[in-house]
Amino acid sequence: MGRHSCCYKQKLRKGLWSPEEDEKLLRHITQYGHGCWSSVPKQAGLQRCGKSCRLRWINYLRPDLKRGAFSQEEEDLIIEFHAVLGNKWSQIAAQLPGRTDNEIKNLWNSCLKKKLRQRGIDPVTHKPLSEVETSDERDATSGQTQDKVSRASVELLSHLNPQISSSRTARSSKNSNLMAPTVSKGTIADGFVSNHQENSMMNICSSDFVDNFSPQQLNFSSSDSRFSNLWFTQTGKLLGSTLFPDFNSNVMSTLSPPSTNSFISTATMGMDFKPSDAVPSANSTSSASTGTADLHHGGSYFGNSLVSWGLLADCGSPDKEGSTSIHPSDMHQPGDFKWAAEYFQNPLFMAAALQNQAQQHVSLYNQIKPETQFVPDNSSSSMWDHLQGHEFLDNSSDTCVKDVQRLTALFGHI
DNA sequence: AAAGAGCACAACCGCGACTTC
DNA sequence: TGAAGTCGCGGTTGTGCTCTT
Repeated sequence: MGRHSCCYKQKLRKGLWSPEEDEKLLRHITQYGHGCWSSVPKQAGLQRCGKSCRLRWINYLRPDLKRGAFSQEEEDLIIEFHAVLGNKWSQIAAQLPGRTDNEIKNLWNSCLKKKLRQRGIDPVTHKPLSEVETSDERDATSGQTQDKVSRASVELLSHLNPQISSSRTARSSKNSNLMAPTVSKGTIADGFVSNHQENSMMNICSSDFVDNFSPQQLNFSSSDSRFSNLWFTQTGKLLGSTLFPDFNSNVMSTLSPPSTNSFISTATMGMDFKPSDAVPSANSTSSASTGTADLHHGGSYFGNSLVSWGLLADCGSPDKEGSTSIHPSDMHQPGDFKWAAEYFQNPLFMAAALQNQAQQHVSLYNQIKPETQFVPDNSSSSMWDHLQGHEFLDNSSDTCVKDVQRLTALFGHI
């Protein structure tokens, strides 16, 4: 394997792209989509390898790319995400619409690392430099201090969502829809969710609520797009829905007090931050201290990691760009799920991604692939609109059962 | 004014994972 | 089942601009 075979071929241009090449590539992809990257240069009349074309498109030509300098809020977010994800640039980039992994990586290496050091923070561990130096002395023999925290964090996150365990694995989602339902198969719960934690989830879900949901009843599978957005515990209890943020925020927030020992329930409570509570407007990002929740997990992985739920919630401001809806029944093909899967691969941030960024991506998706517009299905739009409305789920736990039954009916309807 | 150091950014490289045949 | 092809990630290098001496 290794190096792409096309790279060995002669007569392929390398180096900077000319405006003519850019135009050719842009025109080709706008018209036909990229399809198989290795065939793009030939079809577009370019003397480049497919990899080069792909990179140029992703890092420079994509129409949704933001231009210009990073804002202070973006920089803060990158630092916070880096503390959790480490050098997983593509995952960090997925949380910052319009920014590429390459761009973020360059910013980090050229600027943010320095800024952190100036603030007395080690850019690798995100701990105070003095503390790191001390631990380095202790750990001098192993040489394993580097990236320990971030790797541990990723490992923890990988338990939450198997897609994060390997970005390679996550990429396989292009043919397998969202992987969330694998939770029910024990992937997340295995060895991670303690009885206490699962009890917390049981608290989250009232007994009636749980009783009304079993995997058998729902008969969901990862190949069934209608149910691929529901999150379940190992025993089939419903944790939430990535397609219905209101379902998460309303159901979850009303049923469980925060559990200081349960990462999942803490994270879930994070969803309880509503944009309207945390920030004054959709576009003005709150300060990093607004609505922060210390994701402390037994004094280990997240001891030093502050994730600003206020910021995340801000990203999740609903209806920021109108009322475009994605109808689940419109998402027939695995490819249709690709963008969404990449967005929702991180359960910590999926709520934020859902409420706002997904809508941006619908717009983008429609720009790029106008032939496959997401158009609300008229036949069920009233149900869908109703679902989107806050009246669909009220804040009473007693009505959750009814809400779930209505949700079930809706799925059946769809 | 010129040289070179520093910097930011774009692009390339090597690799692992996955898919296809 | 394994080789070949493909994709995409993270690390590294190249290039051009700006600043400093």
